[in-house]
Parts: sequence; C-alpha cells; structure tokens
Amino acid sequence: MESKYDHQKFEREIYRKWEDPGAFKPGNGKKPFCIIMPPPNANDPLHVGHAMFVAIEDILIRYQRMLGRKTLWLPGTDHAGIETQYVFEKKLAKEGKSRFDFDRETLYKMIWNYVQDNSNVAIDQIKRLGASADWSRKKFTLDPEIVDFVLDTFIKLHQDGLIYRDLKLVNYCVKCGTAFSNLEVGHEERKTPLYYLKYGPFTLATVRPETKFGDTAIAVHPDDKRYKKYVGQEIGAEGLLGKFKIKVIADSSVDPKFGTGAVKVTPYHDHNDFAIWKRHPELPKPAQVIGQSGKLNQNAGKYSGLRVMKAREVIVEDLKRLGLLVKVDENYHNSVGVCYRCGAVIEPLPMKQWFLRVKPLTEKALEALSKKQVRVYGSGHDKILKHWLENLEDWNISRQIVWGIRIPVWYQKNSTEYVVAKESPGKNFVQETDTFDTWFSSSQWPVVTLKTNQPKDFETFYPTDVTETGYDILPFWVMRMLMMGIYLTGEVPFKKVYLHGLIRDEKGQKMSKSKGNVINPLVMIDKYGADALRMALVIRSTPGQDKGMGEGDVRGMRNFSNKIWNAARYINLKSQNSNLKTTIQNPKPDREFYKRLSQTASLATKHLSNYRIGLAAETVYNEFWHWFCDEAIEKNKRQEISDKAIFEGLVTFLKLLHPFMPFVTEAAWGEIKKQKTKNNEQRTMMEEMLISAEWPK
RNA sequence: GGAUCGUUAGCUCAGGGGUAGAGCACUGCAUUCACAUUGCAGGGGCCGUAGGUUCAAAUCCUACACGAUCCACCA
Repeated sequence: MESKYDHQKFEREIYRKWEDPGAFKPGNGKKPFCIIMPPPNANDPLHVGHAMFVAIEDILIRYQRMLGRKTLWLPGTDHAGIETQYVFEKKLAKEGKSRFDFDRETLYKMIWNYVQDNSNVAIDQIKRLGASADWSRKKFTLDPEIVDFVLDTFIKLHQDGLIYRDLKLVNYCVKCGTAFSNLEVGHEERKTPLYYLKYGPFTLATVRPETKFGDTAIAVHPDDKRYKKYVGQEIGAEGLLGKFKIKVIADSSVDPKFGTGAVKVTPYHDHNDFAIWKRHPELPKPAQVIGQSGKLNQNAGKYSGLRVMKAREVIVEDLKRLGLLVKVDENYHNSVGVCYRCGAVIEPLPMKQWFLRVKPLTEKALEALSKKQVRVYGSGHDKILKHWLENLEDWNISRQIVWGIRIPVWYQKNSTEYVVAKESPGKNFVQETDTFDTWFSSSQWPVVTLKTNQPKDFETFYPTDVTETGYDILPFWVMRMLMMGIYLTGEVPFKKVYLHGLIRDEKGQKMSKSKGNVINPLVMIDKYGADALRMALVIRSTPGQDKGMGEGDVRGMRNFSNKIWNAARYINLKSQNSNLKTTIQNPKPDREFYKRLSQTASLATKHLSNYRIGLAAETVYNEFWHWFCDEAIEKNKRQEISDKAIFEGLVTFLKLLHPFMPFVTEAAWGEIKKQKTKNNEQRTMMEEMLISAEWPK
C-alpha cells in the first residue's frame, strides 16, 4: 500500500467494480426501500446542489442496502423546458440567430439534438460522485412511454373536470416569450416613480401611466367621503387621445390613505385591477394595450409600437406638456414581478391558457399531511408546505415554448370547439401549440418512472420511502408530486421528505457566477476526491439549514480519507511481518474496546435511521479519528489492545464510514482483504465487496 | 403586511435540561517506528438581550433586538 491514498487511482475503477456485477440493483432483500432521484436537467453541468443531493441520497441508499433491504435508487433526467430552451436560444443568439428563424419542428429537432449531445454530462458527473443508482432503470422525461403516460394523465384530469381553459391575466415574460405560473415569478423591491395624473375631477396615483388606454374604471373606497358623490357615475376627462368617459366604482380593496385614495382600474394589465373588474360585472370589457411583444398596440393610438419603458417616458412627457401631470414622487419604492429565469420584468397579460384546478388535490394532500402519512425533515418547512397547500391558486400549465410535451388538445378550424385526445381527431383539427410546464411531468415522476420500468416495480416500491431535494424547490416539485401522486394512485408518493439546505460560500454568502465564489464540485473531486467532497457537504449539516463551505473544508475531509487509508495500511504492514495475533492478551481493555465500538455503531445507526445524517457523519468521524486511531491503535502498538480487536474495529469502521465515503473505504477494504486472508476467521468476516457488506450491529 | 428560520470559538457550523464541541485558522513541541494529508500540548466562548419555569437553562417558555429567506392584489 502507498503511504498516501490516491483517489485518482481508485475512484473510476471502483465504480466499475460496483456497477458491472449489478451491485446497484435492488437485490434479494425482503423489505423494499426506494428513492426516486430528482431528475437533473439532461444537459446541465454539475453544481454543488447536485453534489449535495447525491451525497445525502447515496448515504441513505447505501445504508439501507447494507441493512439488507431491497434497495432501489431510480435515476432520471429532465428536459427542463424553459431552462433548456433559454440556454439553447442564447447559443443561437451567439450565432446571430433567433428561435423565430425556424419553424416549430426544426427548432424542436435542433434542441433535441443539442440535448442528446450533452445528455450524458449530468449523468457522468453524478457517477463520479459515487452515486449507486440503478442506471439500467434510468428515465428521461421525453422518453416515449413517459410522454404517453403524461398525456394520459392530462386526459384523465380533463375527464375529471380538473382542467379548464380560461382567459386570465397570466405572468408573461416578454424576453422568454412565454407565460409562467405564479411560482416562477420573483419579486424585487425597486424604485419606481409614482405619477399623479389628472382624470377630470380626480387625481390618480399610478406607476404605470402607459397602461392608461386600458383603463376601465376609477375605483375609490366605499366609505371615502371625498368621492362618495361620484360613485356610480360616469365622469368625463381629457386624455392624451382626446376626451373620454369613465365610470367611478366603489371597492373596498382601495386604500383611502394611499396616494389620493382613488385608483385607475386597468384590468388587463394589473392583477389587482383584474380582480376588481371581476367583482364589478357592470364594467365593460377592458382593452388590452400591451401585446406579447412587450410593445403598445393599436389601442394606444399614436403610441403604438413603443416598448413599455419607452412609452412610459414619452407619455409622461406628453402628460406634462398637456398639464395632466400633477406631480411625481420620484422616491417611491414598490415590489416588481420579475422572471425567475432571465430577470426581466413580468408583464401581466390577458391570455387564454390551460389551468389545473388545484383545490381537490390540495385538500387530499393536506389530509395526508395531517394524518402524518408524510413527514417533512427540514426546519420549519413542514409548516411552509402546509401554508402553500392552503393558499395555492390554480396552476397555469401552458407554456409558449416548443421544448416540452405538447398539450394534447385539438381545435376545430373556424370554431371554438376542441377535443382532448392523443391523436388528431380529423383533418379539420389543429393541435394546441402550447407545451406543458416542465413541472407537470416532474409532478408525476415517482408514479411514471416506476410504472414504466420493470414489471413489478410500481407494486414493490410505491409509495417510495424518501424524497430528497433542496428546500428551494419545495413548492415546485415536492408539493406537486404529493398532489399528483395522490391523485393518480390514491396513495402518497413518498413517506418522508428530506429537504437539504443550500450551500453557500465560506463567508455564508450565496454562490453565484457573477460573485465568482462558486465551488465547482468537479474541481474538488479532481483535487481531493469524491469522498472528501461528500463528507465536507454532509458532516454537521442539518436539513433545511444553509451551510457555508470553502475549499478548506474539503481539504480537511481529504485528510480524513487519508487517515482511513492509513489505518488499513497499519494493519496490513503489521500482518505482513507476522500473522495477526488472535489470542486475547488483555481481556479487560479489549472488553472496553468492544463496548465502545458497539456503542459507536448503534449511535451511528440511530442517527441514520432518524435521518440525522450530519450527526451520524460527525459521530463516525470523531470516533474513528479521535478514538480508534488516536487512542486504540496507539494502545495496540503497546499491545494493550489485541490485534484481533483492532482488526475487527477496522472492519466495523469501514462499514460505518462506507455510506459517507464509499471509495476510500472500498479501496481500503480491498487492500486488507488482499493482504491478509490466511486466517480463516478473518476471511469469513469479510464479504466480497464492502458495498454489499452487512451493516454492523 | 403575513410567515418561517437563525443568533454558540477569529470563520463555517454541530449540539440541545446536568462541568461547552468539530472542521478550518492560530501558538508551542515532536520527524526513520500507519499517516506531516501526522501526533502531543495549548490559546480562544457570561452559547444575541431581558424576564420566566426548574434543584439545575446554551438547551424549555415569553418578550425584544439583529440577520436571512419565503409569501402577498404596496395603485
């Protein structure tokens, strides 16, 4: 054995030695254990978030496998609709092209090929972390059988009356060219000038003067004495496009203390105004003034064709000139909806979209939570999940992008009639151009991956045991899987949810490319080994709690890998010269040694079965280094503890450490097995490979 | 406006009613003897503040302060 553990020399070879004979397959255990891997974007390079989920899930999987359970970690990849199309369009832009240069089929094909070319990027990198997943069962969200299942789900939902098409104000990103669900809209505090405009006898405060051509009413609070006389009346006013008339209504959502206590109602360009409009059926149908291009349309008269911000500028100038601008509050701050993907301001636009009625699904999910059919690990996130479920609005599942599963709806030409079907119902029908939100397929992931795999997989492994992911996608993925899993099967899709925290830099700041403080997991693996990275991520981590981490942490754990290796080397060198002595020379110290060894094993086991992974890692770390190495091995050198005890101690610790640091423990296992199996008793203690060894009691 | 979480060593974080822990950083000593990617020794904490419960509080409860995050129809 070399005096230093060389991870580069072992990792790839050991991974093959596990995978080739099928060590990642479920095996013959009686009690099943299953985790569905969160499907990473098919072509996404590895980041530290992936490393975190692999580390934690692989620990759970290896632990359960060693306990002898029929263990399945089912992997897959996601087409990641908007994410992927966004990346692809950026690539097109570099070549001086845009998506509008291609027809739908060509564009889809191009993205498909692009994803194919990169499809192994994520998988190969996840393998480098040591993920012991059953790759023979891997699924991709656009595999034909998956698509087929997802379409069936939509049809079933439609039959059950949970799907509807409606004109609503949706969150539209002009830059990405698609609508989003409410969840994908971020809110940012921004300085936005507040303009006070003259509307006949009223002065109204607004941050969006450019939408005034879509004004449908003026609203005041019902108890506001200043304006009571106008309520119900139509007032005349001078505007940019000449004289106009507008109705005054009373609505209790108006805050009399804000601005002048009177507000313009622009239903097609503001969510709140849309809600007011819905409450007042006496109001006329509103006009839309901004189109999907982000430019003002013909309803804005001479301002049509201007982009929103430019239009605001020009219109404010004109209002000023006409004396219709009373004053401007330049220091006003408000919260603006922005696209989570590209950061552009979200434009609320009226569009016909497909919605999923969520109430019947959230009710069942809440029931499952209150019956404790699902347990959430992650400080406070159980309450957050509940809050989400109690307040969830209908889910807009339409996206105006091509990279995704096309909605199976067919419209009859020159008619509003439509048919929901997988195949075209006839020549006079054209298919809906929208695709599903990526999360629509992800929400069915535990069900669909098990149902389209080996014959008995679904029956054996559903409901799965744990779902594990970062808390940042709790509402996007976990909540929706819970809803859809129950809907499709009548049972929860998982019994436990483990939400890991986000990894920050060593100063506790968020990692971002622009800050340059990103830890690249592949660089860490190359430098210090996958084991070191995994252990650094996991040790003393707490579910739901963020953790700061730097290269020093990884280096420290690399030192630990080396410590493990050298403990094995110590035993090997010893037995090279003479057979290990099996006679117990000092019964009392040995007894104490065995006692602490078994206490350590049961403590680690207790922590792991309670999903206290960070604590389990810390326990085995401390006991191995500071007790087994620093004390016990030193005593063995002085023959105060027997060789047999030390050998058995090492065997136990390699097993306890294996889920956390699989490569170095497997390498060390191989070395001691190779070196010393003359002694029968020792040989029978060691199974062929550590990955399939039995967990210590 | 609502909610959730946090505040422990210089930094990053564990712990969670009974004498304060780890990694990194720091100081001193040790080098053919598994490992210098090491060992031994050490410095460094009124565990955010104020009350309460208790024989006993860093730990449980209440309030407050500060910080972070999420949600929200702040015109």
